[in-house]
Amino acid sequence: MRTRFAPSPTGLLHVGGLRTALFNYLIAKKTGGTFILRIEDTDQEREEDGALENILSTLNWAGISPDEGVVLKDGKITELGDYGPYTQSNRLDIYKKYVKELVDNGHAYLAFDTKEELDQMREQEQKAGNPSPKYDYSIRMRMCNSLTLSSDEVSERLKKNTPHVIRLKTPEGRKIQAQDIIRGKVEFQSHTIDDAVLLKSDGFPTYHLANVVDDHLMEIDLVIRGEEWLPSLPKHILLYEAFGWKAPEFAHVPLLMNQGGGKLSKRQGDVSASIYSDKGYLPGVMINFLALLGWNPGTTEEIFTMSELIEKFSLDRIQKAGAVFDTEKLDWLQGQWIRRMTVIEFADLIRPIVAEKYPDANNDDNFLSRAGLIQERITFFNEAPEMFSYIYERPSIDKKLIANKKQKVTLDIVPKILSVIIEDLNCLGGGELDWNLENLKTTLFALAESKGYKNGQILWPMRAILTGLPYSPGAFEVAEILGREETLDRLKEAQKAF
RNA sequence: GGCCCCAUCGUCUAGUGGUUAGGACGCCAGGUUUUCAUCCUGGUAACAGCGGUUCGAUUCCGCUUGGGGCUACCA
Repeated sequence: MRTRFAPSPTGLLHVGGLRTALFNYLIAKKTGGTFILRIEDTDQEREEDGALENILSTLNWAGISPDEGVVLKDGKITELGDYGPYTQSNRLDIYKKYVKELVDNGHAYLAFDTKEELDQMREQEQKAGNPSPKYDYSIRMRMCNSLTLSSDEVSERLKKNTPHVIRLKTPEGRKIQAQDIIRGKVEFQSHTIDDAVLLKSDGFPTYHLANVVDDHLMEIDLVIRGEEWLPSLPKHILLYEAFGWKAPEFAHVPLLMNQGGGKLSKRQGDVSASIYSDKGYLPGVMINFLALLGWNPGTTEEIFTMSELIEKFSLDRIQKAGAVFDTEKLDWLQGQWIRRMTVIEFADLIRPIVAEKYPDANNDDNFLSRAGLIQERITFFNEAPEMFSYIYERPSIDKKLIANKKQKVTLDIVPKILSVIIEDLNCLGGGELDWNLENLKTTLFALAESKGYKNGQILWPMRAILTGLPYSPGAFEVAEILGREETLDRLKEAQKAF
């Protein structure tokens, strides 16, 4: 199947847009087809600098690379494929040619009304009791267009370059039926549809025209787009009919919503997909999360890689109702993904981040085992440097931290505890017993038992002194990682402070 | 207002004409003989309402309510 994602470069790529792109991508890949990226830059006023770059780089980050259309190649924006150009502003002649065809065969007409005249008409209609005035079959006969003007008057105006638009001539009294893969049959009455502008006075097409012409010319089989397009579906159906073209299949996916309800919008949080890459979420996590918003595999499985999604995704398991974009589960997913990595993958990812703060990490031969200790403890990679702090830097002695009510550690017993710990640890690593996790455990548990301390009374202060952190891997792990000499040094140093 | 779409725990969702309405996130409690995290166990919590159809509806139909979208020479 040939599917497409067709964003407008009017801002940063929205998470909802990313999800739509994902669904299109998954279907293309599942069917061994082609995923196309087309740029719908037909609104010159709303276009924003950098938006196109953001769309492409975000898709690229997410692992959704277009097979055709506007693509990123060696960091440069270029076009690929035989159906180009894929940027609508470069297709203006095409739209003009096709819209002329519509005018010639009577499915469209020229309209010369000014903005003021349109406003005036709407106002008058409302006063007259028409609650929803639109440029429709009854009103168009009172307006200034090629249906009401004589052909001489029309050519006169054209000669004078009078600004005008081209409108679709919506047929009267028609029932317009369409099939939506997600919603089934949807039906509209033609009298509720106004004569949509197809070509604007600046010569640019509107979405309605450009979208239909391009989907046809680019041989798109299936259009997956947001539900906000459902109300304009009849216009598109009418256009396909007017051209005599076979319409593609449609799937209008439910919208992503704000926590408080309403279409997900900027005002209420982070809706730009690139914010999530900036925050350190893994691209796979974002994809996994977005796929599960409005779709489920029918099993209780929840962790999916892109290739698993390609295998399992199907349109018939997409929800009809909108889904609240609630990122609590996103954090959980990130944790799950981190825990499912191999230690090597994990270490490779965090090493550069840790090294930014602690350059020693770059030549740390034990980095892998050290990374392993925090793999289950972090959700975001930017938490890593702090968790490595005690390894590359000796922490200062923090008596407030060392004293711990719950562990029954009071400052007055710390010196005694320290001296017995040091005494016993001295016997490790030098002689027959190696300095390793197992022996550290045996020794320290035996110590607690023989001297009548609770485990926590030995281990809490030891860990607090060694790391200077409220939370960290356990005392044994830390002592093993630091090594005999460093561990004993730190403990002796602490002794002096008491 | 008009047109269109939708409706199961707080959130994401499974589900069937007869189920103790299932799972996940979150939250709470307990456990994993030191903290934190992980992990494990348990708990909390839902079929919007009203009418039909039916022996029986959360499920099918209708209405109401509620939510959402669209209603531009924006997409």
